[in-house]
Amino acid sequence: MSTFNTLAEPNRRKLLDALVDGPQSVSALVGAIGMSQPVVSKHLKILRDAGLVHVTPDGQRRLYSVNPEPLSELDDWLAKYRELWAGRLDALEAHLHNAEDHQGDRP
Amino acid sequence: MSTFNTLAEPNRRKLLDALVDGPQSVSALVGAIGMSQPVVSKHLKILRDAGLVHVTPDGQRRLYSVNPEPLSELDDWLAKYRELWAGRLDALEAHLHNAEDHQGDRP
DNA sequence: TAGAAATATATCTATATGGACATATATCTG
DNA sequence: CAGATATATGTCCATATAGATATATTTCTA
Repeated sequence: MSTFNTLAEPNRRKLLDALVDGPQSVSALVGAIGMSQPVVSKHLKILRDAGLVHVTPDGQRRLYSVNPEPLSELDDWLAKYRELWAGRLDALEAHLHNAEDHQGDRP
Repeated sequence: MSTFNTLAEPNRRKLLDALVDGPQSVSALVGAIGMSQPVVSKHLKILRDAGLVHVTPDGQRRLYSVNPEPLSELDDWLAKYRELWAGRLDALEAHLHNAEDHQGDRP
């Protein structure tokens, strides 16, 4: 799973985080992240190749958005280990319910 | 989160996978993974430093086991993105229920 | 059509890291 | 205590990659 490799870079995770609330142009991302435009474009290419983002041309801009598919696969990978910290599937669901009011609680 | 960095290496994920069903000695892991002992020990050290495994001395052996705490944090990180592919929290719970009979179904 | 604006790409360098190999350390057994 | 066994560590090399810088490409606008 190259998803891990791609997400290993902190700035790429920042880029994803900046996209979680909706599509953004490259220059918006440059402003949000505080890196040079070429570096941002380079990271965006890597995110693209990993299928983690999706591009929509909009005139001379490119609107990037999160493509959640690889993240879903990451979630599936995690499934193997969930019972190790949640004990039971039920406990996980309880945890998810608590996540509705976003508190940093650990069972 | 250095967890991503640590898990970016495929052989380290193999090591974790080999530990999911219970503790294993280094030599058992060497046999399971098919890498040289020094390389396995090196990867185990990285997994240890990332807090992903735990060691219990057992005579001249070391028994390694998964420490799920960082994986739980990874799960929390994923939470931000879940609704992007699950749409609703309820949909996620349904997915988890389906995971009880381990099928590779995607909604 | 000639810039200007937005984005992508190419090149270079420094650094991080995986694996091979040699060796050190610790523990067990005769 | 002397080997044998299990594991860890150190060194070296090849490779991957992040960022800086320069430049190319595309699209908009006067």
